[in-house]
Amino acid sequence: MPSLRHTIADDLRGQIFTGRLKAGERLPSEPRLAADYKVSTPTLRNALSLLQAEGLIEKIHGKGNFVRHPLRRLTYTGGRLTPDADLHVTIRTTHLRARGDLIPLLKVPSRTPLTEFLYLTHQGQRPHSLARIYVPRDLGSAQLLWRRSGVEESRDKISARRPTPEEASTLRISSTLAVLSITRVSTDTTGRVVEAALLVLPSDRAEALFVTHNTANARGQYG
Amino acid sequence: MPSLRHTIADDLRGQIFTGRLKAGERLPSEPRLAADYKVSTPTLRNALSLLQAEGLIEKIHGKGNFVRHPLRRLTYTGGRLTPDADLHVTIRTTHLRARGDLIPLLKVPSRTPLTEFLYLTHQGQRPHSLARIYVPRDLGSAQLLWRRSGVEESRDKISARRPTPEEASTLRISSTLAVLSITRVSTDTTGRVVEAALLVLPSDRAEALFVTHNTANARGQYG
DNA sequence: GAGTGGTCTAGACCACGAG
DNA sequence: TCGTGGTCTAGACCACTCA
Repeated sequence: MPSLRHTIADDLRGQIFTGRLKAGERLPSEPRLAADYKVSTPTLRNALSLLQAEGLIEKIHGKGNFVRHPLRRLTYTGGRLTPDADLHVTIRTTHLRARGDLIPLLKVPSRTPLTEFLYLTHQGQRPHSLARIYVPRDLGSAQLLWRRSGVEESRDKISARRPTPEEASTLRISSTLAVLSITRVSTDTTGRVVEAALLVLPSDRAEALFVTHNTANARGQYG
Repeated sequence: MPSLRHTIADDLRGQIFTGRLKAGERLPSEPRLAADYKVSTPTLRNALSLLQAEGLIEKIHGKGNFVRHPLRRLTYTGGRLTPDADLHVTIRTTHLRARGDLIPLLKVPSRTPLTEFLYLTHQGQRPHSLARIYVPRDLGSAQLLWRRSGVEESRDKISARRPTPEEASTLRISSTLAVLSITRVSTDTTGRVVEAALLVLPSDRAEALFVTHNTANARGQYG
C-alpha cells in the first residue's frame, strides 16, 4: 500500500530521470503541485522532502524548488580525489592555533600554531565538496605543503553522518543527505603528525576506494 | 530562531543523554508528549522523527517510541571487523546463480553457480549489522572459504547511502539513518575474483579505517 | 507588494499490537 | 476492544526573494 507522498515522489523522480523535468528547472509552486496531485500542501511538501533527501531537488526559500544538476561522482583513492577538468578548486589559507579536536588529531599541545587550508570544490557555479587540511605551521613553506614527501604512514578513518548546518549551507545540500566524512592523518617516520585532512563528501557525489595488496591482510573475518 | 520541533528534540535528546530516559524505555505516547510540550501532534511527531534519524529512538507501530540501546561502534579495518565478544553472528548459506549486479562484480558469466553467505550480527537481541558474501561455487569447500589464502588484491569501495527498505527492517533502523556501504572484491594472482563482500553498516555504529604505508601514495591532492 | 517556501495547528481516519 | 503510531487534510501565519 503505497503512501501518497511516495507515489508523488516516484512520479516526480520519473519526470526528472526521463528529462521531462530538466536540470536547473524550477518545479511548479507547491500549491500548484498540490492542486495537480489533489493533495494537501503538507503532503505535497512531504513528497518533495523525499526527493530533497535523495539530492534530486533543491529547495530555495522564496524562490522555488529546483531540479539539481547531477554532479560528478568523484572517487577518493588513497589520499587523492580523481582529478577532473570540470572541477574548480578554491583554497583559503588561515592561520590559527590548535584547539578542541585538533589537539588529539594532530598530537600537538594546545595553542600550537597551525595553518588551515580550506578547499572548496565547485563544478561550474555549484559547490561540490569541501576539505579542511591542517598542518603544523613550523613544518615549512605553506605553499605546496600537502605535496611534501616524508610521509611514512597515513590513516584514513571513514564514517557516514549528516552534515553540520554550516556544511549543509556551504554545500547547498539538504541536512538529511548523508556525507562521507574522511579523516586522514599522515605521519612521518618519527611518528609526528605532518598533516590532518578532514574531507566532507556528499554521498550523492563521492565514494572512496582502497586497494590492498599482499595476501597477509586479505583474509576476511566479517564477524 | 529555533523551531519548536528542534527545541523539543533537543530537550528529549538531553533527557536521553543524561539518563533521565533510559535505554529500552518507552517514551510517553505522542498525544501525551504533545500535550506536555503544548504543541500539535504533527509537530511533536516531527521532533521525534529528528531523533529517529539520529538513531536515538525507535518507533514501533502500535506499541510506542523507545529509547534505543546504544550499540557498539565497530571499526572495519583492512577487510575485517574488530571482533567483539558481545556480538553474535549468524550465518546463512544459500546456493544461487549469478544475476544482475553480481555478474560484473564477480566477473563471471550469467547463471554461474555461487554460494552466498549471509552474515547477520546481533548485539544481544538487537540486530547490529549485516554482510553478504558471494563466492563462485567451484572454488572449493564452502565452509571457511572466506579465510582462504591466495588473495592477491582486495578493492574496498565505500559509499554512504540510505538503507533499502529490506535492510532497514532487518536492521530495525530508520530509513533516514544512513549506512556505510562497503563492497570488497578480492582477486587472486590470475585476476580472478575469489570473493565479493557487501557490507551494510549503519552509520551510528560503524566506521572504516585504512592504513597506508610507503611515501609514494601518501602525497595528497585534494582537488 | 506579490509570490514563494517554512512552520504550525486541530483535527480526521486508518493500521498495528496486545489483552 | 482499546491504545498506539501512520497518514492526511485544510487551512493559518511567518520569512524570504524579487520586482
